[in-house]
Amino acid sequence: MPELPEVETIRSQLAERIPGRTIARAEVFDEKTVSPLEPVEFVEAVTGETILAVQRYGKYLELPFSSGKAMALHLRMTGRLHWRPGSADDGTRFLKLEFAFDDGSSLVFGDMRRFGRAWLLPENPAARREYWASKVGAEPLAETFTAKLLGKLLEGRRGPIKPTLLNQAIITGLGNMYVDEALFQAKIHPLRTAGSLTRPEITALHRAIRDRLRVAVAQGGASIDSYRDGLGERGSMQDYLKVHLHEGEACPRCQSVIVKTKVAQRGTYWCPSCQPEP
DNA sequence: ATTTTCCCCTGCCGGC
DNA sequence: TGCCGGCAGGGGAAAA
Repeated sequence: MPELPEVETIRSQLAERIPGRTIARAEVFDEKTVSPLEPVEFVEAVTGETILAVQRYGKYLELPFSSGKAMALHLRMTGRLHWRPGSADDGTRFLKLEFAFDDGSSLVFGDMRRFGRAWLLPENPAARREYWASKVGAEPLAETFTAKLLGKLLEGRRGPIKPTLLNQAIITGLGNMYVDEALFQAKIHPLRTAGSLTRPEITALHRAIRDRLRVAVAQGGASIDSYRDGLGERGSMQDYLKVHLHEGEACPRCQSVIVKTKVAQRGTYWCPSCQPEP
């Protein structure tokens, strides 16, 4: 499932390739992908636009156009966004959108489960900033994301730490997989009350979140399911996961058996020895 | 205000 | 072998 490292991998690959290109032709193959806009409205809005950059806000992508307009995309569970040097007709499954550039290359958006979306953003810069501010919280890889800030964000929160970390309005970009990995590395049980973490625990969690995300970006994301990068290739972070999907296996730190439970309706992997019950 | 539940969607997997 | 229920989890709306 695409989380911050997966979306960042796609962003950086696309950022090297599509800025400066103009959308000569756009096609919508599934109207749900651009809902509530009508496909014809969406196509009309993006056709002829030149892409300025590829930006990421949490798990969202923004493609600002030189006209001042901008498009946003979210892959949700199974979405894929691939750049192709030639025509898109190369067997991409579950094709939802196609953007054909004026130089013959193309950007295709595929999604097996129809959760992914593309939509248009406010043209006014202030309104657009306001829009993103309402969607996403602190960026965990930003320089401004310090242990002190993390402590402040968790302060007074009565919910368990895992769903708190999954709340995109607080910290943006973490999903089920990297929360499990970060909590394991920081030796914190997923059901600990968020506001109850001690100062050393907050420091450890801050370090763990950034470390796991950085390693995952360096590995090009985790292809545990349908994820592929911006060029259609697999990532390798799945080989470096320590607890996620490792139920019944030995903890790499203490050899205890990794367990899987349900926390906030999410499958949760943790080490009962390294991450003691609250 | 914050936290929890439900929903969407379809490939996959285990059980019978 | 084949059918089928349950699972997976992103975000957002709705409910608590």
